[in-house]
Amino acid sequence: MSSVGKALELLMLFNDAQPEIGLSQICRLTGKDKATAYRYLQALENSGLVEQTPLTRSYRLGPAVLQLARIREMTVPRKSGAESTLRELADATGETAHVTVLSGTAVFALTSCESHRHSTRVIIDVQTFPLHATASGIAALSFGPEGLLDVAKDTLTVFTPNTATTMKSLRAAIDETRRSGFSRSNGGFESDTRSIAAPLFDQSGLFAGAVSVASVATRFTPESEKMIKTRLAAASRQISRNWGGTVPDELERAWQQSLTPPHELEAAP
Amino acid sequence: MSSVGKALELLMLFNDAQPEIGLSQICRLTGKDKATAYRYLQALENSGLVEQTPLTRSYRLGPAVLQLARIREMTVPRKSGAESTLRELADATGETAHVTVLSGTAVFALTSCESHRHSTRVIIDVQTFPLHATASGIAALSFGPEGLLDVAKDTLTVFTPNTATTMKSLRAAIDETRRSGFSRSNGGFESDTRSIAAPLFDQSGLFAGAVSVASVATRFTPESEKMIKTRLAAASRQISRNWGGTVPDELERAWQQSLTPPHELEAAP
DNA sequence: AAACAACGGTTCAATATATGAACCAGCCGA
DNA sequence: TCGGCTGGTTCATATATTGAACCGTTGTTT
Repeated sequence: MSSVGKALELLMLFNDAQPEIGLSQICRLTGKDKATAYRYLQALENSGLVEQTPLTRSYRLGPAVLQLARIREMTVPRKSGAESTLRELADATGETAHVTVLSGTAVFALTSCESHRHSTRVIIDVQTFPLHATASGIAALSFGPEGLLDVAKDTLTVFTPNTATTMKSLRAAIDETRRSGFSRSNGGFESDTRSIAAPLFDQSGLFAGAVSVASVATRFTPESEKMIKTRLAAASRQISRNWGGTVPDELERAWQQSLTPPHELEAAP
Repeated sequence: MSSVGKALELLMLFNDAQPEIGLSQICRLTGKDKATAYRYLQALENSGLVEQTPLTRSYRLGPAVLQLARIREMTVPRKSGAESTLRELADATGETAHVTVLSGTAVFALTSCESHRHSTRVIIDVQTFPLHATASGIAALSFGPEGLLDVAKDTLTVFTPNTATTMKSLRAAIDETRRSGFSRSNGGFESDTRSIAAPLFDQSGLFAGAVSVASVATRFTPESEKMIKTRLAAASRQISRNWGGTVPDELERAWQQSLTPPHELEAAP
């Protein structure tokens, strides 16, 4: 890996649980040498991406990331284009809702929204969603660019006893997703969590991300599933429109079929 | 410069005017080799800091910057702690107000707010404020850490015919700022612009940034200057409090003196 | 108070890594 | 068809990165 890549790994160490990190701690987390980590941090600090707290001398993200975020938002106002819909989705379903975006071959968390209805909620605090183990990731594999499955093949990490790690089961999940229009993860990433996702499309007409609802497993019933899927389809249409895209007709048909109960199918001509 | 630093320079190329840049354009802007720039962009893309638009193959800031910004805001909610005050300041003065933060030896723009009162406004679209040529920069030199003047000495860029570029004039400006508690720039960075700034302090008790009002020169009168200074002092107190700091007593005294008209001084014992 | 450990930061020889000229392939307009 | 532009790739050269050992400081333990 290039030294640039290694330096950028340091940036990704900062998260909600650990927003300020000392030099030694950074060395421990990355396995890097102290001098190397120090030089990286110097470079990052020179560009304002990190800064040192004057008192503790530990490092935290710097003000430049705010600048960059503002420009990113101006360039691709996807986050703002998804937030209101996501709020409605979380309120309507009573669960935690996520929007992810595909960038290159990785699925990034864009924004999330928790419902206040239940005291138990699903809280997922990651920046990249594994392709093979999350509903959003499987949506990307099912509706995204071709080469994505090869990328997933190389990183079939086991997260829980339920994680599907064979290519056969993964292909089956993709087939089912393409058929029904919804992808799912039954505790394959976080135990006791059931997620359903629908794909999102942008102005290029291609898969751009996914919207998902993560439900606590004990609350998950056939009734809630159908309600969630209905809301997800609506949310997908709305966010895709905000992003300049539309839901493909074939996906609309897939949704319609999988949301129509069998007895109504028989009644139809 | 380290390769990490050079890679991060690429990041800073993206701005409002040019949010998407092609590989060749990046090479032109930086003078770097095509292969080098390409490898840097690959590294930046792998971490999600930039992404490629699928259609034009040009590069833009990626979704990871949003993640980082969220964590930064959570860690140091300075921007949010300054925004409401800045809005009031802009409304009260009828001018454009800025808040800058000192990170290392650079003064970064944190947020700004325009007034809608006049059709002509000062719009400053930079990410770093020069130490020697802006009111915010001179505030940093006057109230910030010791070594800052040495940094400024090395980069006395000329921006307008009014830019003060001698160390003598710069020292005079610093002395006057320490005496009055307000720094100023009379068109030294942008022509026809008069700026006044007051320092900000955070939980460390040290200088943390500045709040400034940029006025169109033709509107600038002794009356408006006094009003602006009064508002600036109030804004500085409020933002410093939001950041966990307080305005030092000696600065309060300096403000009080420079806001008291001479005839009242004579009347006092 | 002395000893100790952990911290951030610095140095310098060894070497792994970045570099860029040249090259390829695809696209567009003339 | 040509020429110029684009994004992307290769490989010998040489430069920038690396990490063990070091220093000074801080705060804790004996």
